[in-house]
Amino acid sequence: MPELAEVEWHRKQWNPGIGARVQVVFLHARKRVFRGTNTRDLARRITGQKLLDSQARGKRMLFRFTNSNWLGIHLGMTGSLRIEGPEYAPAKHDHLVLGQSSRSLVFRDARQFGRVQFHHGSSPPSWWRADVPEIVERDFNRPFFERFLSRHGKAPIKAVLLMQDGFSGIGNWMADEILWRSHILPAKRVAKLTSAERHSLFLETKFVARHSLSTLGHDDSDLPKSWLIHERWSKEGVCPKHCIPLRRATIGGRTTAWCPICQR
DNA sequence: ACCCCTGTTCGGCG
DNA sequence: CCGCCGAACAGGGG
Repeated sequence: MPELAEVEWHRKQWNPGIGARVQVVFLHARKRVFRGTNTRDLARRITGQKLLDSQARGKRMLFRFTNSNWLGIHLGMTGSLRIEGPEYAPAKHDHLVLGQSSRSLVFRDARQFGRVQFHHGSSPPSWWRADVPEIVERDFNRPFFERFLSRHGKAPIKAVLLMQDGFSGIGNWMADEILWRSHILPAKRVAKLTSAERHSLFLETKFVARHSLSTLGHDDSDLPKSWLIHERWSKEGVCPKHCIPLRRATIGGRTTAWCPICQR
């Protein structure tokens, strides 16, 4: 599920727990989502602490607790955050449950491409890097964008849009949406893009990110009917503009859909 | 049964 | 050394 705006939606699911104490921590310590994380430390230190606030950066989230405790969460492919009632008994894929007196904060992830990290310290963890600009912020600007593209001239543009170091929070469907709106073939090598194409790509990247953040709920149903996303999964998917079948291929390691008329 | 998958990392190779 | 690409991770759903 999770790209930029969906991540933001999931982050807010835990908001009801802000200001409340975590009374008990359930986790499946040997699960892959905890790779590299000291789960004993996590459970011991988070227990008894209040959730203070949270933030999202690209596809990552950071939850802050009292007494200098931090929880990082990445949703991977199938992760989700939700609220259950107090004393909720974790189901099979509920790898982390923070039990509060009035509710439980649940992290579920069937495929476990997601990740939970823990940090204890007065300042934010080192893995919470701040050096990649958010797409919707001022510092994601033309110079940054051009510099990043120039470093990946040989890669297909689709693959570059998926690189989190440059396009923070962009995932598979957003990349296809951006390329469709920009009239650029996904397989086109970055060095071959014209300056007009790069200009368009920059504007559409901002547009898709902004518009998604302002409208998106937990799935794509709130996005405009005219967007490509509603067509890209079904075999019969057509270009919203030309009503002709979409082309499909694996580019940058991901299934990619595009319109042969819009994009050439 | 078989094939697909909104993500990231790692090893191989050019 | 740089950077691209496919495989691997793990499980559910069509």
